[in-house]
Amino acid sequence: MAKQNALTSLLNEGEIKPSQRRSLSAETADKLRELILLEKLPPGMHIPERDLADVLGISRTPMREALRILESEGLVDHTPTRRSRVANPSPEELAQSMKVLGTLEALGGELACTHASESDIEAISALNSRMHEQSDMLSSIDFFKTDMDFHASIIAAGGNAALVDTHAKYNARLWRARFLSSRRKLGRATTLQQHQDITNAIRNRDAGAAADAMRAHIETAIENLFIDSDEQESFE
Amino acid sequence: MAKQNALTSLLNEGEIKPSQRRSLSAETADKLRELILLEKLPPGMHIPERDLADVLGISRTPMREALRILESEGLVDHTPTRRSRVANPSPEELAQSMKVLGTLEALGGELACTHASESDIEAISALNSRMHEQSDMLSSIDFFKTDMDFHASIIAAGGNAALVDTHAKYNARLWRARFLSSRRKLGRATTLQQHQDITNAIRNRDAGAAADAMRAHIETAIENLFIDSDEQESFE
DNA sequence: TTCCTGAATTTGGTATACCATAGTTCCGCT
DNA sequence: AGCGGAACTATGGTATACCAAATTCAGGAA
Repeated sequence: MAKQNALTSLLNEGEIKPSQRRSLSAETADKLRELILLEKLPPGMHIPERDLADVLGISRTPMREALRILESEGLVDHTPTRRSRVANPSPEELAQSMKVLGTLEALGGELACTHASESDIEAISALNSRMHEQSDMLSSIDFFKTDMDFHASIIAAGGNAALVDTHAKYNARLWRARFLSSRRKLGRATTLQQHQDITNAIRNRDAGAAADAMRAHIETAIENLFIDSDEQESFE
Repeated sequence: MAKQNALTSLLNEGEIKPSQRRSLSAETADKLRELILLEKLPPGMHIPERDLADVLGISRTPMREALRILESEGLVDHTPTRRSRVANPSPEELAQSMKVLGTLEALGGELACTHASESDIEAISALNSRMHEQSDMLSSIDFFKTDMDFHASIIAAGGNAALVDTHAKYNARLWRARFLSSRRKLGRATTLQQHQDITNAIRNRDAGAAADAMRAHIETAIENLFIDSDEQESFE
């Protein structure tokens, strides 16, 4: 197929770095993830791999692999008869995942205290400061992204590859729910205070305090989750 | 709505078998997992998917999917150029995964205290008793399997699907290392005592104690891991 | 109309073919 | 003999074809 040639050369032209070549599957997983988070693919929707592959101009093989990736992240699940669909977790299920995420983050905070370099801590602190200073200016999405970066940088500072990996998966799974929760600005002051507590604990390298602060922070997020789900109307 | 009647009765009739049809990919993943754990596929070995698929008499497609599954479990990884190989984690990496596992199990113990049914607790208790009574009789592998069942039943009793899932993956990843550690019988008495502590805490539904006991248990396992890795010789 | 039945269609699972790049071998030049 | 590079091979990524199970749909009997 001539299309393949064109695509390949396009990729080669666009990317100066051949060593960084990404596969169509990964590319597609990214696209699908975005489509799901933006609700272009709404929760519960069936995903016929053939059709969706056609729409994206790829074959079923990479589409299947992409679906596998999203499935491992919990963004896609399948019926008993294997038909894929966009995950539509109940608030209870989300809370369960959040519970695990909270545990993972508590460990991350703990590890960060013993393992983080000074510059790691500076980076964490900088993200914390940014959120405080720009709380009023940043759009929902930017505020939220900074929030996510803050958490991720703490986990990364722990230096535990397995934790980083698993944390990233839970983050992907919960991204949308947390974003919806965040945009309502419920207790943004509380959020900022908790971030400050976390930052302080890590600065002091007080592992116990950091773990507790992380846990408490996610616990609050779980509560907000349920508050939101009651009044799910006022949508953009 | 009334239309459902016929469908329901059909389902009830066919209920004999909940459609246990497994895919070749899953089947293959199981086979590979066993081959890896038995070291028929030794750590670090390259896995050319074509060749291995031929050996097993299947095509590359399900083989690739199986490799993806094992990769998500951490039993397989790949070189920068995408060649699959059997994972060969360093003791440090194993310890990192164990650290996460310990955190997950601590959460599991906690959840079990609040969520387990009485019969869940009986099942856990029974496995604990079995290990105590048959400690001297059971072969390494049987003792170990009971050990794994004990842990899994606690996690399951927590009723958190996400936790069960993630725990299972970490278990798969660490199965071999833990088995090697277990077979050396280092501090089997300690193991049994810790299991007893865990069981007691859950019986008393003391969440904090259960979490601590689980964490301590895995902490011990991490230590044994390092002891083992020093004298890795007496094999098979 | 309601419900069953079976044909037509959809859909996921598997096999196979082809391509591009990574990895190897080996030859010719210095 | 040592080195560089040109063929050659191995290997993973992608596309396509085919099949069996699942789902849908239409027609007919009660």
